[in-house]
Amino acid sequence: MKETFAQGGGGLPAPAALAAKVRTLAPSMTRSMQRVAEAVASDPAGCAALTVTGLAELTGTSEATVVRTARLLGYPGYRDLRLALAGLAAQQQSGRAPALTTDIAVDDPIADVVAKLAYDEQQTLADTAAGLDTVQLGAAVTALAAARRTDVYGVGASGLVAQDLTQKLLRIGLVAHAHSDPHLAVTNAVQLRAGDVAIAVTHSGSTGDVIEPLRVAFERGATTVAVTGRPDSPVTQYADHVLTTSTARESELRPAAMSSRTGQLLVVDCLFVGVAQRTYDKAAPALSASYEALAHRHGPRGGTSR
Amino acid sequence: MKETFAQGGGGLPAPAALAAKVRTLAPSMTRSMQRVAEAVASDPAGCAALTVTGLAELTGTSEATVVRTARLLGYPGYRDLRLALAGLAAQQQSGRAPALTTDIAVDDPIADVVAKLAYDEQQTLADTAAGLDTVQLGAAVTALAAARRTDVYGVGASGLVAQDLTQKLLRIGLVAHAHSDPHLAVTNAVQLRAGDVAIAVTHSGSTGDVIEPLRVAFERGATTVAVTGRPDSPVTQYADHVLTTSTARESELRPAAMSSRTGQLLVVDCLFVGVAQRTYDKAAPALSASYEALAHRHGPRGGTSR
DNA sequence: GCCGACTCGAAAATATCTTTCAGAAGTGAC
DNA sequence: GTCACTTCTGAAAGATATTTTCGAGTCGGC
Repeated sequence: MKETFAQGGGGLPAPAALAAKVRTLAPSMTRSMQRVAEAVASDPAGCAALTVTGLAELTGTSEATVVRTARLLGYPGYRDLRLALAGLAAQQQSGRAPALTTDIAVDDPIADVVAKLAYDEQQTLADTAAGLDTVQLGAAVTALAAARRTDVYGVGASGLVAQDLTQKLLRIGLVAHAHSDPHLAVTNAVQLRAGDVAIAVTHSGSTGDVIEPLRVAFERGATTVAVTGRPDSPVTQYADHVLTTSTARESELRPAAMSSRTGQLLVVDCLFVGVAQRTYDKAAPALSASYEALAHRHGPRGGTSR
Repeated sequence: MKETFAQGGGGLPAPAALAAKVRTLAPSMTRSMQRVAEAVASDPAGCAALTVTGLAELTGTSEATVVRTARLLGYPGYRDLRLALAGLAAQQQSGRAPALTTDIAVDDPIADVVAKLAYDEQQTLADTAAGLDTVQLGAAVTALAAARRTDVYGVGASGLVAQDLTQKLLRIGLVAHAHSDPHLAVTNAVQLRAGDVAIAVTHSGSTGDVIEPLRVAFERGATTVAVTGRPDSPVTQYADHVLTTSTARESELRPAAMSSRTGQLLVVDCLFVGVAQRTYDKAAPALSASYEALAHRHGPRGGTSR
């Protein structure tokens, strides 16, 4: 058994250098071998899908010749050449990725839509993570962990983010409420006092329905946090801690509500994990408890399913 | 002789999607198969250099198990898995950073938490995008665009995703409802008929409260769609189209509910954009209309804030 | 025109992959 | 706890693919 991966002097053939090798060695090849080499160089992906016999037929040669060519290119046999070919194909494939920067067009095929959306959301995550002020985040976490109760405000798409945060906090035993009704939000905000936490989620930072309850909470002495894409927007006036989310560029087919959500959720997750860490002794049992409670609702079948 | 390279229908899994598939399918694998899958995922390059027998020995299993695993991952046999592995290895080699694969610990500083969470969610996005069946997605979009009405089911964290989708669809003039109350969901599902669409969102695919309404809708002749992380779970029995989301590995401080959400939302966004494309003439005015309507609610201050 | 070296492919030999089948291990019912 | 049942697993047989062997064909030199 060797199946070595020695890389010393002449070593194992480089994956990318294959095209070069073909050109270099072509002159010293016999006619049949050249045909094989050419096929391999011109369509790595296609050839990777072929067996020895297939490639032999394609090039009008024999299996023996294919193997000989593989040897000449520096591989122990055709099998290894084929693997290298697959690698090369994959590289070429992924190489032509950067067409993603374009905006989503009305006539984009569905596969492009998926790729572009995924790419954009990844970008948003990276940007948000990079731009997040960990000091502010830490302060917000500290406040949350110690809070008597927490209110979260958000309307529209941000309302769902608010609910997501609330669900999570409840899950680790905190007292949290999400409000998307502006009136109720204000009504409840009046109840807050020092030691409580109020969180406003709004992408624009200018959503009156969310600013108002935060203002009330702020004036009541609660610790206030704003999760917004605009660090200079009105909502920050009443926020003790501002957590900034980044946004991908928007467009007609990709409204702000869509791209902002991704960043907001990352922030929310960070808050959650941060709090869970600080209150680990309480959080850990609570987490497993809620997990177990749910297990019953998951189908008659056991965990592994079928 | 076929050795096909058809890519149309279910197609061969792309090398990039492999890591995603492993994570997605791992839970439904048997112990031995999981060992193989793990070996494959953790060292693609190394495994690509091994024969069936070699990999079987390495993982302490048999050749049969290795082949079975390859099949489960969507390849005709080990040979093809091996080729994909070689491709993946090449991509990793040339491509971007391997990663901070560590799990989140209780004593991680907050900055690490942010970085790890962001990385994991990016990973989930990439995996989901890579593993998403665009044919199924396209079919779902077509059904949605033509639907008389659409019902979306989801409870818990997935309920928020269901609401998110509903909000978006409403915004472009479709008739959509989200149901998180299981009773109401079933009650409403009875109203559905051919030409309507029912969508179930559930990570585990085993959530009875969500399966039940989908079953009813299915039996009523509606077009049914499942958004799930388990392509072999009970929910898919009643789904005309299955959209699979990938999940990052989970842990105590990062429950499944958290990581699944990211992938689900990507799928939802894709559905939305897809439908918006198909119904562009109606959707475009509806989008700007709802945008304008919102502008009024953005603070007493002008649109641009501050 | 004959010789020798080289090229090439058919078919045998080997390695690798796939399938089958029966025992092992786990699961649920009673 | 025990039994019946299903599911999982690996050994070995069977099928493919790859490598080697070997002799026929080709070309250039003398």
